Order: sequence, then C-alpha cells, then structure tokens
Amino acid sequence: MTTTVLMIEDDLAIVNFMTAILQGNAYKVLHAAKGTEGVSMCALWSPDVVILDLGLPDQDGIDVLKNIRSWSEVPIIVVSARSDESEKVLALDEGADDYITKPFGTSELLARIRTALRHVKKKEGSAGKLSNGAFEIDFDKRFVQIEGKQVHLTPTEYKIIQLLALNIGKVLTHDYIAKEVWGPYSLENQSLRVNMSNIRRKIEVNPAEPVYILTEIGVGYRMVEC
Amino acid sequence: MTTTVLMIEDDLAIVNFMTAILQGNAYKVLHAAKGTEGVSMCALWSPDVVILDLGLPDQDGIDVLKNIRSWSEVPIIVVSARSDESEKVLALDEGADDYITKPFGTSELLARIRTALRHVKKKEGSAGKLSNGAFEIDFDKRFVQIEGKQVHLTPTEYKIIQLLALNIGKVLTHDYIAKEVWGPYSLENQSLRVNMSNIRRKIEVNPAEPVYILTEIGVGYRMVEC
DNA sequence: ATTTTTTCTTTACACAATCTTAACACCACA
DNA sequence: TGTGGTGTTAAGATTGTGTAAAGAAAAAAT
Repeated sequence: MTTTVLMIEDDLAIVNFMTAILQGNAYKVLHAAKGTEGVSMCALWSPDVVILDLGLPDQDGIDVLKNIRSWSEVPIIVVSARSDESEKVLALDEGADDYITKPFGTSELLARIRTALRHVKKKEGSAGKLSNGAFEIDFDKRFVQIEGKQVHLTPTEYKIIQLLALNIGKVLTHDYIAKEVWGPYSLENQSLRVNMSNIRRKIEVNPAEPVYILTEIGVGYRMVEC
Repeated sequence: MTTTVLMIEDDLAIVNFMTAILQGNAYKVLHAAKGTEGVSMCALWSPDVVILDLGLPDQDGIDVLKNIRSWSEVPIIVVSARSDESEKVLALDEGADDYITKPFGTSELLARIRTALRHVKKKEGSAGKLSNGAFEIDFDKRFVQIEGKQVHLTPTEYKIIQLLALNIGKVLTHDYIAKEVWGPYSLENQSLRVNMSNIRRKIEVNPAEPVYILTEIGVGYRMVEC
C-alpha cells in the first residue's frame, strides 16, 4: 500500500527536486502543472495527500483549493512564496490542512506530510479485512468473496462496495457516493443505480430481495451489519 | 458548547495578550505556566485544543508533548521561538498537529486553531445516538430500532421523528414541525397527521395509546423521555 | 496497428414506494 | 347535539428505483 502524493506546481525545478525527495521516501508522486489538470488528476487518482502551490499561472490557487475541497476530504498542504497573513488565513479557512512558506526545508515538508496522513489514517480505522456473514472483503488485496467464492468486480463496482463496507451500517447518500466514486463531475447519477444493480446480481442470492446492501428510498444505500 | 483552549506557556505577557484575543473570539481559555501543570490540566479539563510553547522552564516541551499524546488525541499546536527545522520535525513526528514560529500573527494562530478543530469534528461524526426506553435512534447511521428490531421509515417520517428526538421532552408545534419538514410552504397540513399515524403504527405497540410520541391537543407533538 | 474484450454511460420503461388529498369516524367538551 | 381537533383509511398522483439493452469508450490481446 504505497502512499500517493499529488503535487500541483508549475515550477519544474521544484517539481523535479521534490519528486526525487518524495520518491526517496517511498511515496508515489503524481504531478500536475496547472490547476485544472490538478483537479481532474485528484479525482482520477484519489491521492492520499495533495501539495498545492498557490502561485499557479492559469488559475487562482484558492479556486483549486475550493474546488477540490467541495467534493473531497483529502488533506491539502498549501505551499506559497507569499507569507501574507491574510493569504494564510484564507487558505486555511477554505479547507487547507497546512500552509508552508517558501523556502522550506525538505525534512519539514516530509514531517508535515506525515502529520497530514496521520489524520486520515485515524479516520479510516483498521484496514485489512472485513467479514460480514457470508460476505468478505479484503481491502489490501482488493478481493471480495461471497460464501467463499470470489466474485469479480469492475473498478467502479469495487469502489462503491468498498465505500459501503468502510461505513458499514451507515446510510451513505447518493450524492456522497457519487462524489467519492466519480469526483466532481456531476453525472446525473443513474450510473450509480446501474452499478448497484450489477453489484447485486454478483453478490446477492436474490437480487430482487437484497440482504447485504439495502436501499433507503429517497436517501441512499446501506450495507447491513452481519 | 464553548470551545476550550489550553495554553501551556510561561511568558505572562504572551499569556495575557493571547487570552484576550482568544476570549474575544468566544473561546474559553485555560492556562498553565509549567509543563507538569499543563499535563495535569489537560487531563482534568479535556480541552478541545492545546497550544504548547516548547520553551518552558521546568521541563523539555517535547516531553510534555509526548506525555499528552501518549494518552490523548487532542490537537496540539506547538509554538516556539526556535525555527530549527530539526525541532519542527521532531515535534510534528511526536504528535504535534501544527508548529508555528514566533513571532506569529494572531489571525494566523486563530486560523490554525480552526483548522485543528475541523479535524476532530470530522472524526467525531455528527450527532450520535439516543436511546429512550425500547426506542433507539442512531442519527449517524440513520437507523431506528424499537425493542431491538429495526423499523423502516420513509424520508418524511424519519425527518419528523428525528426532529422530535432532537428535542426530546419538548412540545413542538404543528407549525414548527411543518416548516422544518416541508419548508416555508404552508400546506394545510393534514400530511403531518397522516405521517404521525403511520409513524405510530410502526413504532408503537398500540398506536391508539401511544407511549413514545404524545399529542398535545391544540398545540403539537412531544416525544417523552423515559 | 488492429481486433477483441471489458467496462462505462445513457436511454427507456416497468414497477414499487411514497406523498398528498379527501372522506369519514372518533372523542372531549360545551 | 353540535363543534373543533384529531386519528385512520383509501385512492390517485407523483416520484424514486431496478433492470435490460445498446452504443461509446477504454483496456487488453493479437
């Protein structure tokens, strides 16, 4: 389970330098040079942490911050050459988890990344496996079994079922699931219905009377405990 | 629900200044001048956030940090006059949630406090549970049980029952419930009566003699505490 | 580079759940 | 015996959901 860092930064010198450092510390590094590109990469790859430079050429960095924060809770560390207090306050209040002023030491950045990651790790709780009656899911191996037999799920189906399993017992709204799975792109979420139907055909004995994933009409879906 | 800040700081000038600022922003402020005192006050008062100055006279600030972190997950914002990178890294890795170097602006500190508080809020979830005799409602999971058995509620029914549960013991007027559930459009609400009847059929043993939700004739409805 | 396979999205429609409205029964009380 | 407030039931209208199928897009294989 490698940790992925998305760097949204236009200065190539910094990018190359930081990429080397991060890779040397066993992080996988993604890079976007523009804000718009950064937003879509964030949706596509779901990184574990985002490093955002506010001094981007194409778009106000704060807008990128707001955009990502509107549909994702990924930790965002803002990096800026400006040390105005007003900008710091703005960034932090718009949802940034940290704000570092250039120039900064690499070991400090690494430490702040570790700090940001601590927060999400705690939330996710225990990874590993979950067994719930005849239903089993292994998050590490990306593996779903039903009554001992493996079922094959497409990437989208797996994302959905993983989300429900990580929040077992809780009702997740259509909106929330859609944002987590598809990112900021507002598809008129019939895809979710179709996917759920396909999932049920694969994991339920009788898809018309589901046992594992129930519908809360008008609200969303819930994976039942036990 | 006031938010409490514990300041562990020996410089009285800073303490007085910061206390004024924090109180001006509706925080309740506790203060400890020594590390040992800080640890015990933290245990005693369970503040929502700790501001820790590393330059304490009696004890190494890092030890205070380690101590608190060994038994509490309260957000700790470290403040220091030293800007060594090594100290920052050490503090962050020992569990500090942030590190600010003196001198810093008050609005930045306030923003960082808000950021730290966001994290715990997220982790705590929203509301929690309420159990009232054989009646149980879990707001987080959107789950209602009566005598251990789950009852299925429609969206409207759930909104109503949630409203009553959140104001348990209080009488809520027809008008108030209608506005909360259906918005400002004042429909001549027979729907509320119908919904209440349906709710009672689901949660009461004998709907004709309700136990959980009582009618206050001419006024509204009330969920009784039991 | 081209074909084959898989996956994703959209459309359409049947069916089920929910909401609203209306009609009426009931009870307390004057 | 009315009257006002309330509870219950039923029916149509509305909205939400599940499923199948087909074309588009992406990934894998040749």
